[in-house]
Amino acid sequence: MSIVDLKVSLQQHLAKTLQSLELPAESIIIETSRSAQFGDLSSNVALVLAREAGRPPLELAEAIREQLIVPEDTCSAVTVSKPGFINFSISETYLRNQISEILTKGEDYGKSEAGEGKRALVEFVSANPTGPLTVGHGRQAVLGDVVSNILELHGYDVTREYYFNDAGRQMRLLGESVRARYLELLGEDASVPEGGYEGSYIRDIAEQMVQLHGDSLKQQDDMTIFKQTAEKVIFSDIKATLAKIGLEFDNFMNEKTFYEDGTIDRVVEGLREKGLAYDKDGAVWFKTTQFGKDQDTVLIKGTGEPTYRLPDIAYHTQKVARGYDYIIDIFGADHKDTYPDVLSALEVLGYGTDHITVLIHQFVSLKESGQKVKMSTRKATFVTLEELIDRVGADVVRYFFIMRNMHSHLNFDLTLAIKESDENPVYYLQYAHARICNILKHAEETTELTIDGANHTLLQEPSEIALMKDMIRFPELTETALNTLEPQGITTFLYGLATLFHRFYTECRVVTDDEDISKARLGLVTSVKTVLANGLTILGISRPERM
RNA sequence: GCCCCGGUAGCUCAACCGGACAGAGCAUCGGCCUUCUAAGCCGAGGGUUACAGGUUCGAGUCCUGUCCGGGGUACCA
Repeated sequence: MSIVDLKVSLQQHLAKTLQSLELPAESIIIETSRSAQFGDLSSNVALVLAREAGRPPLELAEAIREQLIVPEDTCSAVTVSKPGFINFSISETYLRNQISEILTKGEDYGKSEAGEGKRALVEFVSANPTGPLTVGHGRQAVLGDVVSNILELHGYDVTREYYFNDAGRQMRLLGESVRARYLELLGEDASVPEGGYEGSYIRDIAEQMVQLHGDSLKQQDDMTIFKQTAEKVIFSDIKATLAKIGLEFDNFMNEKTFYEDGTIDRVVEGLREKGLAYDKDGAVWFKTTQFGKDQDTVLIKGTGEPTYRLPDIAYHTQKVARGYDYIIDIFGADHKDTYPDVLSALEVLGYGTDHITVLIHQFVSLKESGQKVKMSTRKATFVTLEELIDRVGADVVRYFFIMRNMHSHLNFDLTLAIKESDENPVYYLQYAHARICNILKHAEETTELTIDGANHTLLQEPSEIALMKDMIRFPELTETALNTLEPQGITTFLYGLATLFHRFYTECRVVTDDEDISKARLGLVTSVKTVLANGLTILGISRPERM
């Protein structure tokens, strides 16, 4: 029985007791105790129900405790404390069984079948191919990948999807910028257009084109070749960067598809039929005021060119039509105001949106030596993700981005990140894993000991008990991660587990002359290694066997 | 102006549907390597959780207002 099941079981026992006391048994909360003096698990039911019961919380808690029957193989003691908490102590039998359970399950420990047979789509990064990925994109890349890992852990069949737009104004500007550099290289008088792209990579692309085509494109006024070459080069660069942090997309969806297959037209027609799209001032508008917005929104500009919102809607109708059980969109804070329009349109057009979850993360603000830098792809004032990975390594980058809450702004000081990469917390986790591997190696090389038939009752030291009590929380954390889609809890947990391991390591020697204790500790240490490894796998961070 | 997210130790961040004394790392100071890895361990100092009210047994967490930072409010993406 995992800790999750144990809590459910305690809830049920509490519910029975409450019923016998003629009290409502809904919403009973069992939480992990903050401090050992309050047992391992605790419930606040008595505090919550005191008013209704017309009795002081402490007295009610005591009454509940007297009536409560808990299975002895899981709970060794039930106590009542201060304001009226009911505290449960986990039995040693239960802890011991958990070690065996972890060892048996191995890499399956922490998994569930919540998403078995279900398909999920996670859309993220989705940066247009106008320049290299920046540190800002890195946050979303890592977040999306870890969210996908969490879904996979619970049995979902996950598709990682990258959506890009190569038909709009930005891509046209990109083409023009490349053409300008191309002409420049040929000694012509040309300059990057207003609002165009100024990064040095544009010149690199232009150089490639000179090598490939010579001056044969000099008279070329059609931007297509410049645009297409730029897109190709930049995309291969983007994919290479993503590969460096261990991220591979299953699908790249192109906006163009939705023009070609008529989805765009169908969306506009559909909205017109519902009376939610209309013509004004030469443009086509979406009546977003119907959904509580201050203003209506333009779908197709006077120039005949759609705004990005229209293909976005079209893309999402197609996403829903593909029949996924769970759709997750990950956007930066700049989309906060636009995705509700997409969802409104979907509903109007008869597509369900209940299975769509939108995760919005705040931006990364970049600092260099304490100075704030405004990131802009166009102005080329950005630090590329690739540069960062090359400087500090993929594991540090991944950890750096997921140890923070996605709703908080992330202050990223590049100078500091490079300087501090040597003491990055990720090494602390990996070091715990490597240390365990080393112990196991040592045991294998110098003894005949195995973990078979180990007697885990011998694990009595406080640092051993603390370690066991902490590691068994893992399944609960992976479950929470699935519900919240926030990877951070796993990061925090792993850090705490590593701390308890390091403490254990300094206090207890694993391989000693006492074979029984050695076997028991080898079992303990192996189970800790399993939990650390499983957690790091979710985060996409490597699990070094030596450091 | 209006809408959304945030404000926690000097710095970067935690804190499980509201719970018990707000925790780590870095930085500062002091200890610990003849024994499986010192990328480690132990200890000290450091806080009116931006501010003011409110809700209740209990608020960093929920509500209202103010201040500060970021984002949105484009026929830009």
